[in-house]
Amino acid sequence: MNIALPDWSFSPEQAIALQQELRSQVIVTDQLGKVRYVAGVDVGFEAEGTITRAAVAVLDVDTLQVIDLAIARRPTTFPYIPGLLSFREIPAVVDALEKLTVLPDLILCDGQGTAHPRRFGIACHLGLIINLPTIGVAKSLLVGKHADLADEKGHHQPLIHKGETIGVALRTRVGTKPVYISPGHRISLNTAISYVMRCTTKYRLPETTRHAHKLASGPAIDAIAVLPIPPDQLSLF
DNA sequence: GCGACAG
DNA sequence: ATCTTGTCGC
Repeated sequence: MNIALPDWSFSPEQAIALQQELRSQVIVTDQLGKVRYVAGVDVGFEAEGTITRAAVAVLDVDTLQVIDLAIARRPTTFPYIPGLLSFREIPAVVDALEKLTVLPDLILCDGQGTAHPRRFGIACHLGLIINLPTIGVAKSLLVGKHADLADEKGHHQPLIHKGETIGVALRTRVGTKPVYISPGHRISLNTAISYVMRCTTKYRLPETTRHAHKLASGPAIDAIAVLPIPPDQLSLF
């Protein structure tokens, strides 16, 4: 995967303008092939926020076993501004994706997809840049509201904003707060919910996200421990 | 003008 | 996000 990021020196005003310009390119219908590998991406910060650390974990969608991992660091250049998260995190995320040996067929992002004031959360932005299906999986609400949901795993309620369904509040585990799911790119809301449930076992967050989170926020390891040999490369050994 | 506000 | 002690529950 060879991604060429455009100049990334945006002012908040320019960032908002770019979101308005790119939002029409987001595809919220299923345009994905057979999904064999699903990835989770997450970002953490070091040195008082001056360094951004992105991590990606690629899992086999059937066994949920880790197939590949990657980490990337780069200086933080954009502040945290609600609604403009992608401008702060995407450069490091793309760096991490470039290091992967096994590319995913679908990516679960930490943050919103279309459940965003301008319908262009980080999952949408990343999906457009790398042209891969993405889903937004957020731990808290940015915009919109929803009815109370039953305390039963898998139950969900539509997330409404300005009369529009922008995602869902999904109970991935009994007794915990729901997670907020919305399409990022090249996937429908229903299919997104299905894949999030498929990647979720006994915890609130999907396994993909959990693995990525450990790498993004855990000890600052530089080398990754031995991994199982990817099926794609078995023949090479 | 006053709150709300992904990570 | 990050910092950071104790506490509740399986």
